[in-house]
Amino acid sequence: MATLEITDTLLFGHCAEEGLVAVELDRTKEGCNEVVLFWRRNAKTIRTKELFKPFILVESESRLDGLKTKHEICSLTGAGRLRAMADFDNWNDCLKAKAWLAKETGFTHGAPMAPYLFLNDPVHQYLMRTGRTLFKGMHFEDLRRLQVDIECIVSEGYEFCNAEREGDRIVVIALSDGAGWTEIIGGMDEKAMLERFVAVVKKKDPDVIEGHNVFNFDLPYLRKRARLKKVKLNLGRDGSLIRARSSRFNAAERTISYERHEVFGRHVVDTLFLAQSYDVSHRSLTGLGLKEVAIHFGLARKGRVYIDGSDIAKTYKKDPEKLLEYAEDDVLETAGLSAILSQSYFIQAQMLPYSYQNICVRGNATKIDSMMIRKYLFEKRAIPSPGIPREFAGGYTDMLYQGVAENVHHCDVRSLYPSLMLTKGLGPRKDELGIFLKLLDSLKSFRLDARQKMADSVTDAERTHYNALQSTFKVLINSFYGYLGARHSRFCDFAVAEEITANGRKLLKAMLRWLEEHGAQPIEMDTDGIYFVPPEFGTRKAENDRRKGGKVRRRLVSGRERPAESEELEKFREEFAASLPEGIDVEFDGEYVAMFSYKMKNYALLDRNGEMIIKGAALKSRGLEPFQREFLKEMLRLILEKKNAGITALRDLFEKAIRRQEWPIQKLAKTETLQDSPASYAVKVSRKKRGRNAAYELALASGREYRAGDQLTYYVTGEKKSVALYEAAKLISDWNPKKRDENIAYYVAKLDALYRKFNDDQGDLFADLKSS
DNA sequence: ACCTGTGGCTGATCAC
DNA sequence: GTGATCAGCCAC
Repeated sequence: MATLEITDTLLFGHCAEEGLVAVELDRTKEGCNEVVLFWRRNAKTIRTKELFKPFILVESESRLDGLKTKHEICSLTGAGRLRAMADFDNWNDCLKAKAWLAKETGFTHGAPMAPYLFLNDPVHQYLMRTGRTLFKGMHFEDLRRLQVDIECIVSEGYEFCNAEREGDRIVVIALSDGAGWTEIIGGMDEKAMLERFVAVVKKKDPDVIEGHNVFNFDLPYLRKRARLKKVKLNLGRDGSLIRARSSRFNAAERTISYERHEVFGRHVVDTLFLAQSYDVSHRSLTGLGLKEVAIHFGLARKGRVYIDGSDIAKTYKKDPEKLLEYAEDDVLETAGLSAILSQSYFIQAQMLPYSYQNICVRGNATKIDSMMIRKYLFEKRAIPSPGIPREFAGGYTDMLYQGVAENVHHCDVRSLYPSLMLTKGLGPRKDELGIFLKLLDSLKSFRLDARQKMADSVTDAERTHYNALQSTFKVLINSFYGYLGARHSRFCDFAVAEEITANGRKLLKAMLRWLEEHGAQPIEMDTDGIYFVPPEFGTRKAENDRRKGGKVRRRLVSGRERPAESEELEKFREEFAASLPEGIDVEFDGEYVAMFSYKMKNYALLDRNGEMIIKGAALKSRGLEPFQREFLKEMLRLILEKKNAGITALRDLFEKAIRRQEWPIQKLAKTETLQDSPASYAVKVSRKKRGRNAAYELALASGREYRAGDQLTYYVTGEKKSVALYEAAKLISDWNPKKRDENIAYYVAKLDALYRKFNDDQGDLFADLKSS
């Protein structure tokens, strides 16, 4: 199987040397003037050392006048704000200079308008300047991976694990290598288990340590128990201890506080983060727990579906063997999950000047930034500052018809923003080398190539490889527009970002007009795609309409398709495609038996196989209780299948279940993610910066440490249907099935409100055209 | 210390 | 009660 063509230095860096698996700053040396490089050679890991020259970019050579720390300065050409680069002998000197600059200029190094640029990560600096990247010439299988999963028991009478508590302990440490090997450490003294764990890590010598929620659970727990049992977790390739520090991970609107763990010479990857990132683009996961994600990817093994802390203790007491099996299932699922989700990051690591661990937690705009800066520094060119951020208009969204329509087609513009950028030459004006669009163009060609190779693939392994390649490129390609509008991108350009969206809006409106003028009825559109009912082909009325070229108001609920239609439909599509500008490709990527258009960005589709697709926060948000989601789903199906009469019966069925308390509480419970830490919530509430919220109040009252990104599941108690949630909410873990106390009136009222939202007094479901 | 963007819908709280 | 505001989630 072919690996990447690495001749494109813009994408892969200017050094083609193969087999690098890790880079670390050597902190044992005085001043830290060397890096340690780990290489894969003939299936062995070897290490080399190199001198390391860190740098800081500044406005001008005179900016460092007065700095006592030894440095060499050279100028960079071009109009960018940072026109000089200072080299230092070692990392400590570089840190001193950074501190001096912060004091002198009054800007911390992260500030966008700071008159200097210091890259905080020595490995990033090293890779940036040398043009090296990790994993070149390697296959994913060449990477040595080790999955970890631990099981703990909770002391009697407690709900949650607490590594500091005497009665709590680790009972299983499950390990696997993703290639069939496993070792399940259990059935022995905890200290012996921890020692065995360290020994296995040394023996297997992995490049990557993986696990689901390892950062916030397994690794902190292991560290605490190791400290208690006086075992050294010296997992580093130089024998150093695993280290931790607080950090944050972002995936779209989600921010997760976590304990970042570092192991010298290795990478630590949390599949929970990979799942979070996956969910941002796919929105298809029911939850983010290992089991739920494993089920989604068809990896779930026999094991349990769910056990909480006290169940583990019980299982352990009754049947310790069972727990070993559970743990093995978990670690194997983690291995499978990682094999699916981390391929793309492996490929990115071959391109970008970041450690693999960082590739897995960094955002896409930052990654594009690193490619831009790498090339500019290589060409000894000045680097611009981001400039003052401003808002700009985005995509065009509208809904022209509310209600049920039949025979709905979808079209969308293939890669709308990237296409506009390339065809109209819309790149950042600060980019004097013009590499932004070149990068985009290269990525596009690489992707087309990978897609072709995927289509030509003979084996599954080949197909998987090329699919990973093409999807990686796709993700990066789609980030280029976002990069332009991102406040922290060195080459951001809000005016150009605005021009791109303005062109997009214009194009979508032109498409809309064409569809209307040719007898189609547009229903809903968003940024780059339109749902519409095609014209009724073959009828005299449609012919007339088309000849007149005028607007047609037609019945959306039409008769069956005629066989002769396909030819006309084909012609219609060709003419539509031909009406678009050069370089803009329209794709007809969906035909549906019925569509229920509810509100902008909110609709349901029914395809020929009876499959339903639901979109929109109003129809499928995780913020809704499961029973509401279920009711919506079943109601939407009735609506799409024109069985509206059944909705009232459905409502009654649900109401009965609530009143008779037939469901497990999970169905009524709501899961919320804390975006903030409970402490900072409390501060905001006390300063009246925000109102009270049930999830945070429960977090504060629980006595357990919660942090931003943690989820809580709660239900509502009480008698009256209107209650203050922040007072009436109760954690699901406190639910007692023998003494049910859910607020029946509240839940019935919720169901009723939902029912009425879609069924007005007349009982017709938005059957009229909303506007034209 | 970390960070791609805009647009839209909804429920909960709170001031009026 | 009503409107404003915010947080959370989602589409693209």
